[in-house]
Amino acid sequence: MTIEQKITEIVANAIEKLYATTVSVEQVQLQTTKKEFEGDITVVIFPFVKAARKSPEQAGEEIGKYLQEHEPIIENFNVIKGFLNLSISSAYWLELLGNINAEANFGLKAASEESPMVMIEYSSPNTNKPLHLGHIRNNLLGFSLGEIMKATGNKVVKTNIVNDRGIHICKSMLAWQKFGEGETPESTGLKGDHLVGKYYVIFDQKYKVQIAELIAQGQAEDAAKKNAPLMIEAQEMLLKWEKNDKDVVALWKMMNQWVYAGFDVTYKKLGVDFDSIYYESETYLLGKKKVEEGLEQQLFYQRDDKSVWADLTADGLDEKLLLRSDGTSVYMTQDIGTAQLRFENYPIDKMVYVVGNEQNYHFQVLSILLDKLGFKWGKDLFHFSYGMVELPEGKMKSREGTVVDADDLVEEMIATAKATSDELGKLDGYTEEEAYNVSRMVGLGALKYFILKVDARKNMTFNPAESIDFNGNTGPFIQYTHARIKSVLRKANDLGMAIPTKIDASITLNEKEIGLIQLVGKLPTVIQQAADEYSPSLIANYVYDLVKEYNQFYHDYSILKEENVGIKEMRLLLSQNIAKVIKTGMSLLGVEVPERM
RNA sequence: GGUCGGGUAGCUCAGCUGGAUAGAGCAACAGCCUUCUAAGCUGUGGGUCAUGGGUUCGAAUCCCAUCCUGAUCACCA
Repeated sequence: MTIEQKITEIVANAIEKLYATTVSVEQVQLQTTKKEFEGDITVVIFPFVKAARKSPEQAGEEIGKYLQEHEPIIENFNVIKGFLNLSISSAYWLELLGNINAEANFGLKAASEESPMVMIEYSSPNTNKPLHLGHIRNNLLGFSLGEIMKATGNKVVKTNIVNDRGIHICKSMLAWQKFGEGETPESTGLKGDHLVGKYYVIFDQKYKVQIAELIAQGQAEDAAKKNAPLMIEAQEMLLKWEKNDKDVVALWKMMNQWVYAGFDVTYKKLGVDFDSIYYESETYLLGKKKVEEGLEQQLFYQRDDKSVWADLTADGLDEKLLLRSDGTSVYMTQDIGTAQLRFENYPIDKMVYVVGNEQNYHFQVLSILLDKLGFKWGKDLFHFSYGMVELPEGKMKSREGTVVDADDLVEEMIATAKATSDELGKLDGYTEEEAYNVSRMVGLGALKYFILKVDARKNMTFNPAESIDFNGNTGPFIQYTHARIKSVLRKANDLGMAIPTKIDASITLNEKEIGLIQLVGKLPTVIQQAADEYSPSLIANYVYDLVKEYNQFYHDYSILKEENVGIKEMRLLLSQNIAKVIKTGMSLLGVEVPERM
């Protein structure tokens, strides 16, 4: 039982006894007592003044007095305005600390056979260019969400949908075929995704030249775009692909393999992974079939030009195209097919899509369409929508070359971490491999934490310079604190001190220690809340609070040099559990914490 | 124009199921290394919580209106 539950229970009980009324759990509002006041936990009295028929002050006094007399854990109290501040006995806090320590997986719930299954789709790359900063936010959010759902007792399937077909894929294929001169990742030393991305850019450059030529010959811009030979060739290639043309398909397979190999490297570096991967090339036909079935059932309608539409005006939305007049599928069609296949493959209870907020409308529509098609899970699919990542200079535009490449960024973060460490002499005496490993954890930790601490819904500004700042609310600051705690524990061990599992209840705790135990004890509540609200940032900011508190404590009080053995042991036990909570919290964000740094 | 987000310190962000004097970090300034890791700690200055109304014992938080800003409303994905 957490401290909040315990206090809620005894307060409710006290009020029922005193005022002969029933009290619901929601009525008992608790908060951590503000620093300026005496006490640990504060009860808001206002909700009870009616039942008490007394002033808030009087009621507070009465309740406080009752608690102090009847509940051994309440040592003292004071009332300020409508707030009853309770001081909890040290013995209770020490017991709580002992209980936390006894739980190896404190805060985490394991999934059981009956646990609901949550499928989380994230990443969703296109196979015509490498991953960029926006994908990084997506990947980190998706992975973290998966960890959080797991930690709250769900079975989690992480999935990816690879957008591997369409005209954009043909563009890079065509450019490679025409201008590539047989280049391969091996021959160039380029990562496969970067090589393919290079040809996507080349296509665009050559295409622009052709458009300019046609315009110079007197064509209108729109016409020029359609008539440029490269575009016509790309479309022909797409048609061939759809007809399963042997050569085109072979080229497509080869280039996609290059890209997948490149993506794998990036994913691995980022520390994200997937339990199952779906490809649009394998699901779009299924979606088409489903739409045709819907058409037969008159859920949709066909226009004169043979295109198929869903009329969603009854749902307050527009009409939505599902099949083009030439019978080919659109994005929505593919998502219907993918969803269906997934639900055939897994007993999914909840589907979560981690996709940027520019697709809010798409998922609103998808939900309704799936529902219309008779999939009962359609209605409760959850679109985890996140905002754009902008740079201090402004928006990222691939055409203007302001895109931050994911691989470059990761390398840059690690290199900066390395440089800073070297400058401070932090990694002296480490082997090269150890030093690199710490730099890797710190550089990635900086990046991941910086992105995950921000509320996902918001557009955010990613400032590379600031993100690598090792002060303040940053990953490295948290990692550093963890490493320092571990260092203290190692020294205690060297001194032959065993850290006890329980502390003698006669010890008196100071304010900071109580505050820390209270914070540590909140972990399970915070994780649950993060899961309920789909909010990794909640965890990030909680861990930061704890770390900040600990750092102050660390500077104000000695641990190893404390003379009172009982207090020293208690502080070691407390430190050990704080390290445990930091590690747990950070692992939910996919951030590693080094033992030393 | 319709729909959906966002607007809190110079900057980046917490706080939002209503609670005490709105919090951190960065930047600026002033201190603290013979001390368990100074990638740290302490202090100072910095706010009409976009604006106006409403709900009530109490509003950054809930409701309404307005303004600013972003996304979206494609036979693109």
